[in-house]
Amino acid sequence: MIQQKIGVRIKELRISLGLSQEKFALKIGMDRTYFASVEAGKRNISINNLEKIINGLELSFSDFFSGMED
Amino acid sequence: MIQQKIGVRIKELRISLGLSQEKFALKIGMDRTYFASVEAGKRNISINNLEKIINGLELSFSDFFSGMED
DNA sequence: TTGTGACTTGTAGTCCGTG
DNA sequence: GCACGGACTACAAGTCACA
Repeated sequence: MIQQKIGVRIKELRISLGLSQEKFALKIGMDRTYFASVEAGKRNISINNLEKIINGLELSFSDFFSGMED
Repeated sequence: MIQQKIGVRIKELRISLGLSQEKFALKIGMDRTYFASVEAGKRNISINNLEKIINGLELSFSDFFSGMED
């Protein structure tokens, strides 16, 4: 399931930035509990919200997905 | 807006496969009119539906986004 | 063959908490 | 700092008639 792989990828990148879920969610203007469920792979996120996250991780879509484990 | 860039990218790839919107939508099990609106960049598509489309285009997420114009 | 407006239903997404 | 839940509201999913 793609949403789970995305969650894993987001988590590893957020941690590498040294930010908590809460701080990161705040930074990108997203609800803390919703962001947590995305990271847990439980949400079928929309592309606009995924863009918010990827921007917050300071990556391009291409880089985000090219580094994703399959 | 990311959804518009995605629509453009999908359209160019679908055409390169030589398929109509209808045939492609049928192939991936998606409603034709819904697919048309995604191609037109009018829908904030979810990651699971985008996955269906990208699979139908026979590409990886990475390749899909690496070829996207910005 | 494709574009679009209108509509209903399911779930994305928000906000309040808890251990 | 994180996982989880309840109760909401907003919006994506999915379908149709018609151009």
